Amino acid sequence: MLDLRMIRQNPETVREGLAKKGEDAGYLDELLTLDERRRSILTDVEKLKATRNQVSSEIARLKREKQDAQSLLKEMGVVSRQIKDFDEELRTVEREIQDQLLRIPNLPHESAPVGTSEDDNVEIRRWGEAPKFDFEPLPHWELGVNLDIVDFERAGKVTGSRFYFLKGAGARLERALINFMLDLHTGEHGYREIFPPFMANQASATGTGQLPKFGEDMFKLEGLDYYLVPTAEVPVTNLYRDEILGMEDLPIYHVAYSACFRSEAGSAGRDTRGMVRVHQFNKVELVKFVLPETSYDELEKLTNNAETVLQKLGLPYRVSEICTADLGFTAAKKYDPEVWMPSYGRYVEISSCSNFEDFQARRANIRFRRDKGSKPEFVHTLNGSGLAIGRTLAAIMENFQQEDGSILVPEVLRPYMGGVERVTPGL
RNA sequence: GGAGAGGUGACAGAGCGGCCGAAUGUGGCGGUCUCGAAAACCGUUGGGCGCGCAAGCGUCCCGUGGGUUCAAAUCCCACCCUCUCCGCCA
Repeated sequence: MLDLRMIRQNPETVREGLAKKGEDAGYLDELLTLDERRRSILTDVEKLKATRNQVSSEIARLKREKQDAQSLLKEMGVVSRQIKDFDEELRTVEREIQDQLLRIPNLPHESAPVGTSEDDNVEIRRWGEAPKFDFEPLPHWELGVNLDIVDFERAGKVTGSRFYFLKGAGARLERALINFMLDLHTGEHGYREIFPPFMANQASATGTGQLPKFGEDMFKLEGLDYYLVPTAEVPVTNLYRDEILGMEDLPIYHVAYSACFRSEAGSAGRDTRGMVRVHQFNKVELVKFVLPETSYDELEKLTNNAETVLQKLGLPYRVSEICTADLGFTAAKKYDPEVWMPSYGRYVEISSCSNFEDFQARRANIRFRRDKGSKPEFVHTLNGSGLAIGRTLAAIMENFQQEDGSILVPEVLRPYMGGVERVTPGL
């Protein structure tokens, strides 16, 4: 959420920022009109309330002294009705303002490359070499089925499309990846592990920006105020909703494993095969709460933390700096580490590292206090996948496949696999 | 799911419909005392919004949202959460 006072003071800056995101900011005029209306009502009604408070204590005094207060009572009846009318209008106006504010995207950071579509994202670095195969490599959905470690067909029967079972060594690899990543981020990168609820309520989903605009992307439980989390970002960021943190608390680094549930509304027909785009996947997520002045350094570090996972696994990747048009609703700045996926013949997003500045903090009301006695300020929040497990597994299968259809297990995972070096049929 | 109790400031804990943004205690901060510390004593100690260059003024906030009233932490309604007992259960 943007600061209404900031919008009021710099409407042009806001307009320009939104334009860079490809957002038609025509609604700003209406918003500013509502804002003026609100402040005008506020002035009037508060004046009336001041009168009411004053006269009410006068009435109290008269009653105490057993004197007649009839005329004042009558007078206040009128004032009271006026207040009620104003308050009602005020409520309506404020609801409308809030509604609009919650639908305005974050402004891009000045360093984000300006662009009009994802084609304008900028590759800023590349690591590792795409493997050269002297045989015909298979896509992971064929490799997995051949080895009997992934089962899409039965998942279709048991649940539906865009789900899969992992079996045997496939299931174990998934678990190994989760543990490896959690151990790496807690052990070497200084994150504290969180195991969050996999459902969150409406206030939380609003805090991180999924609601009100993107409710269609989430699964909602029927008759309950619960959403299946689309990412651990939701529960973990909302850990500190409506709290004021102390300087000694910051920065906070959390790493959380969660299953992620996405309806993938509107993506029918895309990536229909394989494990790349599914309704449920596992992810290890990094979340940071930091001082505003440090958040861009923190973003670089966060991105590096995600890249370290890929490097340790030996997976070739590149990092894209996301352009203004592709930043999405909440981010001011974003880097996407993308893994090489042989079956796609291109790099595929496997993480997404964002600085939201105070956009989420303002929605979720997460603040900190610099010194005793100073005003609370909003923290900056960041997050990034570290990494998406399902896509990592797919990338491992494809990049490390052997001519005989087996898959080499990256060395760092072997301790988590009971020493297994290669996935072969029957494991 | 059934029965009951309760949600007040950083915490603990009072609070007759008007004198309550709220007693008191603890903690925090500043000070006195002390070589220093402890103790004791004194003072101080929330957030949002609006107006204002500022000092400041006003207003709202006692789980949340409505309502009654000239006036609500205090009365009414709905919802949420916590605790105890019973039932069920991984």
